[in-house]
Amino acid sequence: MIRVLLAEDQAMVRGALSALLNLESDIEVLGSAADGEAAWRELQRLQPDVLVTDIEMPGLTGLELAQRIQRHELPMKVVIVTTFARPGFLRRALDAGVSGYLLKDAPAENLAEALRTVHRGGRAIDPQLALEAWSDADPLNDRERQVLRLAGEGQSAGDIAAQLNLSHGTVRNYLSEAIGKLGVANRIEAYRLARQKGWL
Amino acid sequence: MIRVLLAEDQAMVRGALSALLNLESDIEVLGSAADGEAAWRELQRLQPDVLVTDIEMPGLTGLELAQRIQRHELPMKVVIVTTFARPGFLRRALDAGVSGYLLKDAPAENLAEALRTVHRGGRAIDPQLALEAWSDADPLNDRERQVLRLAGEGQSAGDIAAQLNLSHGTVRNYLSEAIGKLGVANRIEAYRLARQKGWL
DNA sequence: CGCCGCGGGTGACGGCTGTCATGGCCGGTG
DNA sequence: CACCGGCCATGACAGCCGTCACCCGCGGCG
Repeated sequence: MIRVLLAEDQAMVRGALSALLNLESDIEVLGSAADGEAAWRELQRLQPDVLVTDIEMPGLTGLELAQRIQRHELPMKVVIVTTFARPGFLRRALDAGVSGYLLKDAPAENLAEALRTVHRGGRAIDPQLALEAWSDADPLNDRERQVLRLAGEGQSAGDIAAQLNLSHGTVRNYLSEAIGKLGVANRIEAYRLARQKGWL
Repeated sequence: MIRVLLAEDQAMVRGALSALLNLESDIEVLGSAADGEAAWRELQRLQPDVLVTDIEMPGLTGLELAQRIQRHELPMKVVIVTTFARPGFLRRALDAGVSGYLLKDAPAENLAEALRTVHRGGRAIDPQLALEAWSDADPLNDRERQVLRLAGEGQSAGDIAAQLNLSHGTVRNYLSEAIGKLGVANRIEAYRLARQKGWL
């Protein structure tokens, strides 16, 4: 029997996935959580074999949750189930020691199968995403990421400078470098590209 | 027996919702489709009582699908199930004659209950969203929407002008008006706000 | 008819952006 | 020690952005 905890913020999807997994005779859904912090509490209480988690959740993300499990050396596997086919996300997930990374685009049957594979000690990584993950690395450094994130919210160089205690010229230099590294024409495109790649 | 067709692009969610609905003894899932065009074909073949559809799908969106059903006066109810709590979306959905509009944030049990309500001839609209929908209307006109959409992709006034056969000054005027109407500081914030409200 | 409102355009102004060259200040490393 | 590379700053310049006042042409409408 594979004992599973489910973390997913959208209640309807959470309920539906739970129904789906409970159809399998060798899988038992112990419980579910609507955000990262709740999942962290439930996980210690229920001691599941496998945690199935989304990435984008309020408070603590699925990636941060996986990191925390790794740091505390808790004896359970983690499987990420997400909408986002972003190489950067998979990369961070693998760094956090997860055993599975599936896309919600994948057929529903894959999920139960992936849980069995992982429970046996194997890995279940979306194959085409695995290729991309190591192909192009994040070229941005911390400052560039930081500045780009704020620029993407519509803030001007001056606003950003004030927030980070930098000069407004320096902020523009960082933005210029990020734009150059990403090979795009302006901050908006740079933000979109970096976001899509999972680098923010 | 309520005969249902399911349209949802994410395979895993589609399978999970299908499993969820099939647990109900008075509901039968006739089939499912991964995009709007496929749903349109299946819907004519299977003649379901209710179509349950997502909004964001490749090709034809759920909103466009609902409009098409309305135009052809097909004898079926439509229930939208979506991630997006955007007043503008609900508004357009109601204009397209849908009977239900649920958020994926809502508890899973709501879905079956909503289907029963709708099948009985009632409406199932997310209550707090219904309030917002009529509170603030979209202040943008067609041109402003068009220009803002392109600006949000990182295109310059010149690029946009070329695409729409306008002068580059006119594009800037439209952007300026949109920024003013939305009460924000620049095109990036204008785009984000309009998008969040469901006006794009 | 005159008069509006609306879609589109022009030109000018100040401020912001993106680029580049240059320089100072560390903290390694040979 | 000298040297380099990362980090931060400055200043200059061209070009783009956001705003405003004003213009034209056209369809409706009293």
